Amino acid sequence: MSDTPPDNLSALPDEAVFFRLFNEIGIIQQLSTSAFEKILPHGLTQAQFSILNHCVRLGDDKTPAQLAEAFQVTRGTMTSTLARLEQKGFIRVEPSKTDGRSKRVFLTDSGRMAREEGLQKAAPLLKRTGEALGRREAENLIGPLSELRAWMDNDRNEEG
Amino acid sequence: MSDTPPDNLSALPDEAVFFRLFNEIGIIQQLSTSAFEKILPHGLTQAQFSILNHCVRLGDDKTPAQLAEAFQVTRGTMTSTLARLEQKGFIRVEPSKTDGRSKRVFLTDSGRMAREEGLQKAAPLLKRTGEALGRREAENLIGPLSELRAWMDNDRNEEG
DNA sequence: CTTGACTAGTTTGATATCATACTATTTAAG
DNA sequence: CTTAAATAGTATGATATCAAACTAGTCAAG
Repeated sequence: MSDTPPDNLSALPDEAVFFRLFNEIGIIQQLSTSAFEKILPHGLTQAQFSILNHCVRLGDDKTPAQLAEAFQVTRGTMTSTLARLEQKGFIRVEPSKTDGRSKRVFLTDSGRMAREEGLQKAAPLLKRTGEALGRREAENLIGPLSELRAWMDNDRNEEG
Repeated sequence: MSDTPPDNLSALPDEAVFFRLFNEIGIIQQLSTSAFEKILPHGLTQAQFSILNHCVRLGDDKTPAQLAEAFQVTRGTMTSTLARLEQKGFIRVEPSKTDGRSKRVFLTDSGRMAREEGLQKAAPLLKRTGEALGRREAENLIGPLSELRAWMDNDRNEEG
């Protein structure tokens, strides 16, 4: 969601500046999702790939609720995306042995390979982006964005 | 879409840094959309409100294709969102008088009021965010983000 | 025990989004 | 003129997302 808005920041009232900030963020998100999904293999969506990636990096044997928490989506959303990953054979979902309500998510070999493949396909895009934006610049952005994210997450829970 | 990833930026390879950047952006977008839609009146979504806002700021009497371009969504997406706005009585969509293929989008009085109301409802959220992040910080983010957005937009068209 | 509150996961219905395929109109090339 | 290419808008089917309602299991308080 963007708007290509006018460009005299200092002149704008506070609300407009933050509106603008969220606009930029919105469209970057849109463009990045779109760019990734064009190159990801096996018709993987960004949501699906992110789950595979998460499980490789931080370990599998997680509950759907834990994954939903990690990605800050509802459990319903996670149910849906996990079903698609399972259908593609990239994860197994088993009932928990210790809690009758709960399930456990495991990567399959196929899932690990798909993630590896996805990383390789994504590399050129990330490389191009890196050359355009610059690593320093990226690092400078991550700090404040991370703070903003944390604040918003907190604000959501307070105001909810 | 986030991941709450580890936190030693300097140690990470380039790909991981950009991955992380897109992760942060993704989740902020998710949180901001969610926060806005909780407070917007008349069940307006962010997409719908953004269109009203755009038409107030930059004028109505636009074609759906122009709006799709401005927001960088497909014409199909715009068709759908305009239909919902029209159903709510916030816009009128009329056939163009000079081009038989084309249509024109106009704000209704009701639409202008809904936008005004939305702005007022959103103000406290933007104010809180402003106090948390700081206007200076926001301005510092907008520059690089805007460049990144422009680059990605261009890259998409080249690689398409 | 039994009951009530909490937690895990699913389902449903809505919206936004994309890609793709389609219709209708306009425009440019011969 | 006629025809081919480009453009505007729509339709369809998929996915992600949310909120809200629902089922089923767990756990703590009596």
